[in-house]
Order: sequence, then structure tokens, then C-alpha cells
Amino acid sequence: MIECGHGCNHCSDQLCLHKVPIFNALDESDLEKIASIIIHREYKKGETIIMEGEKSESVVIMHEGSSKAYKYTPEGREQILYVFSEGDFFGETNLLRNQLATFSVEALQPVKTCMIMKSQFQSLIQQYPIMGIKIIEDLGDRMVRLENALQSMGVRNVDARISGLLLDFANKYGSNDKKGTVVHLPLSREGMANYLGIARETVSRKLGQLENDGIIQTLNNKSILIKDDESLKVIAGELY
Amino acid sequence: MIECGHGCNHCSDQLCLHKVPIFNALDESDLEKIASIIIHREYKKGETIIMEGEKSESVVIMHEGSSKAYKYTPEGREQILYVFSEGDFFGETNLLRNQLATFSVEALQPVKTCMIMKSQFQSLIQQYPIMGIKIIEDLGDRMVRLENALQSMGVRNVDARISGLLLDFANKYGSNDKKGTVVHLPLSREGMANYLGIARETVSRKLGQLENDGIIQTLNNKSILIKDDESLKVIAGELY
DNA sequence: CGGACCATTGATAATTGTCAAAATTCGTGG
DNA sequence: CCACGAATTTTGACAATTATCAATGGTCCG
Repeated sequence: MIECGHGCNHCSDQLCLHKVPIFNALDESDLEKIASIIIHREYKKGETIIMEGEKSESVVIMHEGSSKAYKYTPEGREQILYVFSEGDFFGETNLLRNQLATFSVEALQPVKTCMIMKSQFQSLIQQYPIMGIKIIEDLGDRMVRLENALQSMGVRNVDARISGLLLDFANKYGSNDKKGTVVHLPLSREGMANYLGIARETVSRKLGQLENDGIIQTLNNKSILIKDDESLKVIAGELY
Repeated sequence: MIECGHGCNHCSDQLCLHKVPIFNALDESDLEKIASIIIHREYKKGETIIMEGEKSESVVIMHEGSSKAYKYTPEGREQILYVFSEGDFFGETNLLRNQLATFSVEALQPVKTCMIMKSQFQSLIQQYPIMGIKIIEDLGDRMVRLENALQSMGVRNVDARISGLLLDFANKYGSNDKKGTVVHLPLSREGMANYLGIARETVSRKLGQLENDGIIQTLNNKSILIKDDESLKVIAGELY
């Protein structure tokens, strides 16, 4: 068991809570209370954590691993909305009304989650109004990201979007190296395509182009090396 | 002055508050307190209500008229994120941190707004935790709409997106008629194009096509008649 | 009535999607 | 550790769609 550094007897719970920014405002004794109402779950790669249309009665916190949130069209086309990783959470929308999940979430790797029932989450907020504000903050951040994503889809060309995605992944899943940044991609080519709203063949071609231009190098299907960060930012429209 | 039906002396304020669902949970005496901290503003068509990048220190409630929220790329391409109308509000994201506005808002018609300073909004939430939950609900709804919009951009073809937009507008701004639904468009062709992330010429062409097919009829630049609701829904992918 | 603004139409070019086939990678079990 | 089969990715050829540019036509308002 991993040492949590608090000498408590709820280490695994505490670890989970400490990873989530919305609980930062609370002190240890409050956290211990919350820890006791947490339910732990594990999922294998490819397993479904929640399913669009199902009743969603809990808030789920990512404790380990990463997952994708997506929707299907009736014709079977998948649109990925988010890639969640450690510390992210979902299910907090529609906290009062027990509505149906608006997207599905699937484990991209082995995943551990912590769950809190919505009913209990609500009383937490009544008890600690500051947590309500924290959640509003967090939702606000998510909205801003979503708004940016929408703008991206609307006005940026495909090259810019792919480059931007690589840079995002580099921030979240990259490690520096003397040759550049090694990025472990959480999504397959098809996943990236479904995230960007383009065909998977187009992803292949565009990545191939970036490789020809010496900007990136594919190490294997799951990782690439960013050799020329600057150029990538220029293509992404983040630098001039 | 319009009669508000409460025999109070803050009618115009009360009207404003009564239009906003998040205040539904409060009783009259609470509402009166809130009414006293509201600031009223009016804008002409084309005026900017908030500007992306400016400090955003208040929550703005639409009281009359409609407005568009949009972002510009450095190259000057506009992406419209929302069309706000009566009862909608914005600026509630980033309630704690006084961050910069992430989008601009411009009046599409003469607009009246009610503003509450963020600092005061925060203490409202501390005082009425239920309001925090209401806002979380509202943000959740907005997120769902945004997620749907993102999916739309990603996987639906242009015909489906235009048809879907017309149906949305019909819901919000349409009135039934024996010949069909007359829709008063809040956006120009260019506006619709910037909302859907396509060229304005494409909007013209697609609307022309719908007219040729007898599904709609353009009455003038600002209003259309939906003659065949069913077909429109089929094209939008909402019906089979 | 005139002028500014907005919308439509046409021709063409650029981009991306689609389908099919080949190549590569990955995981498993021997 | 290697080899095999399945899954994924890449590549090529072609078709479809939409953007762009330019010119024309229409509408609204003073």
C-alpha cells in the first residue's frame, strides 16, 4: 500500500480525495467523513464505466488511468468529448435531477475510480457551500475548454487541430527528453479522428506529413516524439 | 410600466428576477433583497455587452432582446458559441477567480440586461446554498447543450446542421401558422455560418436547396417559413 | 430615391471522405 | 523468445463536398 503521509487509516480513500481539487478547501476531519462514503471500483481496458442513457446516480472520480467520454450518432459515428485522467471527475452535471447520462465513458487503460452517490454529494454541498462554489468553478473550467473545442472545430483547419491535439497530449502525457518531448498517446489513430471529427485516414496522412517535415517522429502506435515544438505551435496557431 | 402582479415597488427588478430560473427557489422577501443589488443596462443593436479578454466582474442576465456570444481567431474568423435570449445569463463561470471574459457578447437587437456583481453573487450562494445547486444545474444544462453542439460539429454533415439550427430557432423564436412555422431568425446568413463553422455562401446555397425542395420558404432576410417540419427533422437526423 | 449592406449565384480550386488493398504492429500462446 | 493471427494503421485512387473569389442581385433604411 502506498504511504499517504497522513498517518490515517483510510489511505486509499484519502489518496483519491487528495487528487481532486474540489476537495482542497476541506480539512482532514471533513475529508475523513467523506472518505467513508466513497465506493471504489476498477475497470479493465475497454470496459464501460457509464453508458449514455443509463441512470446516473453517482459522481465518478478518476483515481488511476484514463478514459474517454463519447456519444454515438444513430448511424454509429462516435464523437469523443473528453479524455479524462487522474483527478478528473464526471457525473456532477444534473446533480439534483437524477437524469440519464448524456455520454458514455470507457476505460482506455486499467482504471480505478472513486464514486460518491449524488444524494450524498448534494448534502455535502448543503453542508459545505464552499464546495458548491468549487464545483461551479470546475464546471466553469470545463465549459471554457468545451467552448475552445467548439471554436476549434468551427474555425481551425485540420492541420491546426491535429497539432493542437498533440500539444495538449504533450502537456498531459508527455515527458521531456533531450531529443524533444515523448508523448504517450491515450487515443488510437481512430480515437484521435473521432475526437477531432475527421476520418482516421486523414489522421494518418497528417501525422505522416508532420513526420516528413521533421516535426514529429512516431515511435510506435502509442507514442510519438515531438522534435520541433515551435513549428507544431505555429501550425496549431498558438505561435506566430 | 408593466404590471408585475406582486404589488411591490420593485416591479422592473422583480420582472427581471422572475425571468431567471435560478431564482425560482427563493421567496419574495429574498428576491426583494436581491433586486436592490441589481444594476440595469440597455444596449443598442450591434453594441458590445462584454468583450473577450476584459475583466469580467459581474453576472449578466438577459432581460429583453437577444445577443450572440462569440470568439475570434487571430486571423479574424468568428465562431459563435451561443445565442442568448430572455432569461439566459452569462459571466457565472469563474465566479470566484475574477478571470477575463472568455468570449464577447454583442446585442443582436435592442437589449436590456440586469447585472449582479460577482462578489455579491458569491455571498448569495454562501447565504442560499440551494442557489449554488441551481447554478450547478444550469451550468450542467449548458454543458449538455455544448456537448451536443460539439458532437454536431464533429459528426453531422452540413445539411443536418443547418436543418437542426432552423429547428432550434423554430423552437425558440417561431410562431405557428396554418401554413407552417414562421421563424424570426436572430442571426444573419453570415451569423448562421459563423455559428455552424461554415462559409456564408454555403448557408445561402443550402437554404436555397431546402426552398427548392419545398421544405422551407424564405419570407425575407430575417424570417423563414417552415413548410415541412417532418422533412426538416429527417434531414437533421432527429427523425427517421 | 439612393446608397450601404446583405444575400445569392457561378466557376473553380482545395480539402477531406470513402473504399480497397497492403503493410505494420500488437498480443498471445507455444 | 519467437511466430502467428488479429487488429490497427498506412497508402493509393477517386469521388464528394465545401471554401474561395468574383460578380450580380436584392433589401432595408434614412
